[in-house]
Amino acid sequence: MSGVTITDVAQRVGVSVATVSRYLSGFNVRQRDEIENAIHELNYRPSAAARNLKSGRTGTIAIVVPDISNPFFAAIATGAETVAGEEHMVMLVNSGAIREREEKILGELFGRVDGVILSPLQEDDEGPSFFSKYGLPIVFVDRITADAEKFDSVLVDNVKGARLATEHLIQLGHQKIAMITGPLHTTPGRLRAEGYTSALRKQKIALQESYLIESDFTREGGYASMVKLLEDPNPPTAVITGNNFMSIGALEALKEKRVRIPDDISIIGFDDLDFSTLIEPGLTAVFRHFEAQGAEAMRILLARISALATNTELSPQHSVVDVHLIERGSCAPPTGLPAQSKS
Amino acid sequence: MSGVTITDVAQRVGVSVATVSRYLSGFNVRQRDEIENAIHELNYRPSAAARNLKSGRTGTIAIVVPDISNPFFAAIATGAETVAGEEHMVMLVNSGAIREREEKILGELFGRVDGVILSPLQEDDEGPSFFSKYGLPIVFVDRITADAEKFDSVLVDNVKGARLATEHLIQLGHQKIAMITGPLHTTPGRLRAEGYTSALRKQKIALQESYLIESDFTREGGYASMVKLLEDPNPPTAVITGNNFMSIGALEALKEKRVRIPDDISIIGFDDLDFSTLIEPGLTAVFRHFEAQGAEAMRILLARISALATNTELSPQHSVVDVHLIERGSCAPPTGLPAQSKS
DNA sequence: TTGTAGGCGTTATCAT
DNA sequence: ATGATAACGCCTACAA
Repeated sequence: MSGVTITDVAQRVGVSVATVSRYLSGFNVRQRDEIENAIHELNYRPSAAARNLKSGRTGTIAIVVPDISNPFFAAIATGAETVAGEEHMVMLVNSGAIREREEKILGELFGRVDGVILSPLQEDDEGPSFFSKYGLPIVFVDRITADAEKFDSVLVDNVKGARLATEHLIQLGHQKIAMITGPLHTTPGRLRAEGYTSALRKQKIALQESYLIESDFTREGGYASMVKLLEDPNPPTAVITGNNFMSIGALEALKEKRVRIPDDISIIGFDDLDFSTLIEPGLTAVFRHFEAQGAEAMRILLARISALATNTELSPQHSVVDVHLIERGSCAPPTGLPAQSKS
Repeated sequence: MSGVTITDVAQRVGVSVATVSRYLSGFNVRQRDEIENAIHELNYRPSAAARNLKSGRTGTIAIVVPDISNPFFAAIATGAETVAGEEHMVMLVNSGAIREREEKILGELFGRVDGVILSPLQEDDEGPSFFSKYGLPIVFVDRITADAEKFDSVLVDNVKGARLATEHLIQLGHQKIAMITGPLHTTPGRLRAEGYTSALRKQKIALQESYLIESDFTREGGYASMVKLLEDPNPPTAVITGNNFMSIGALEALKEKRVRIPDDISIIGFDDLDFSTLIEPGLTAVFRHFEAQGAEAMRILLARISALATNTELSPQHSVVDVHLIERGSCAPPTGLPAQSKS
């Protein structure tokens, strides 16, 4: 630390620390100019740590996400920032999809932030929600834990999104529809798979085991999954990818294998790609407003914080963000893959 | 806050706070089991604020960047994380390219972090570097301030990158080469323009004013700049875009105006796009290793922190990351734009 | 308006 | 091994 404290400033000017403190808080003080000078000359900066300790408030909100490099999570943060206002600084922390790290981070955050917006790594983990009992307001976003009904949350309508995609393909005439979803122990992984299977069921299309692939939300996972589907003895005529990264990976695989879109295979991505306009054909996608989700989470968190401060009762908020399908050029009626195009 | 403190735990067990504190620090204590139980039952969590205040250490590093949604800066953060180790939690804060926010953030960070990795908004601003005199170690990354020679920094070889791009185009036979760069008050904006002009100079190609466009590192800026170039009465046959977002915008403009790449115009991007493989033709680009830059910055910062702790002298480190050109399909010898293709 | 002093939750020093 | 206690830097009654 700097070493220079409020006491140094006070001594320099010849007043008490209280006076300096008052000046800092905007009160009217006789020697305000002298104090200001002293502060500049000494390079004095109030210690946030000491302030936090004294006030109990930190003016900071942390957003903890599994993958900081995913534009979706970055957008959550920027959305949250728009709502945070002057009172709160928001900082983004990466759990890197490692559970021990998430746990450690939450622990270290305690006493450092006024609240947390969290995208928990696993549904079957009480750690994060338990954490809120430690007195720290927490809002789940994009993902929840099993006991999340007792906590605030903002989810997207995953089931509807996957269903929209599936039904769109069915309406085009597809019967052999595959889905590359994320880990089933995550909320979006599970619910998107659910939307897919429920749509098939409703249309009386039997679910083929090999068409539902549980991957990992990464580009590499999307690539590998798509390769696997292409190698299927009875390959699908359409594929739904469970998130943006997996869409990219899947598209890479298709390009590499020279499978034409949508002639040979149709594809729909869950989540739009921000360069959709640059690829040919454009990717039909399930769209949700990223920033809106972050903004909503922050709104709920701030409400929760002030409820806590004023000791007001406030039942858990469960916000669900709507989705819709954006049609571009990546879907067409099925014509069948060139049989066994693999060597 | 939780309200439950170390005192509560101590009372519950019937020991002194000192004993509980010792247990927390890993010392051997007689009633360790009882203490552990009490901690669990009471949901006790040590307050980071109090610890910070007492120890002067926070175990936290902040990375402050102008645009959290730019994959480059996200990569800086993940790169830094790989080096941070167990001792330090890293958090990302978005200045949003707003100077007042950057200033406020730096102020609030004081006393909350052990060091800062910063991408400052403007070169002509002493605020950030001055900040380090407040006692907080700071490492500049990607951008520096005017007085930065006195501080640690990690830059990419911007001049070389822009020169490589320019020379590549010249070698292909281009004479009418344009550059869309970022704000000239930022380091990359300025130096990339410099590399471009110096390469032209060396090859005795006169710089045409209208070919050097100062834009703003955004997609919209890239788009608008490219449109402007296309509308030039004497349009360029090749364009270099100054960052990833502007590349996307420029490509959008070209696609929209049906200008063919590389037949009608050649284009090189500064910074690779992570979906380069998906667009046709692939974008020739100046490549630099994002994560390596973040990792290097963290390495230097940690060294600085420990030098400060041990009172060791350590002269400012200036690390420059190398770049190279990745050739894909977006460049070809000039054939001239279809004259005045604009309506 | 100003100063004094107690306390925020922890850790570290000193005895015991 | 344990307890009492003094800091850490700041804020805020309470007094003056």
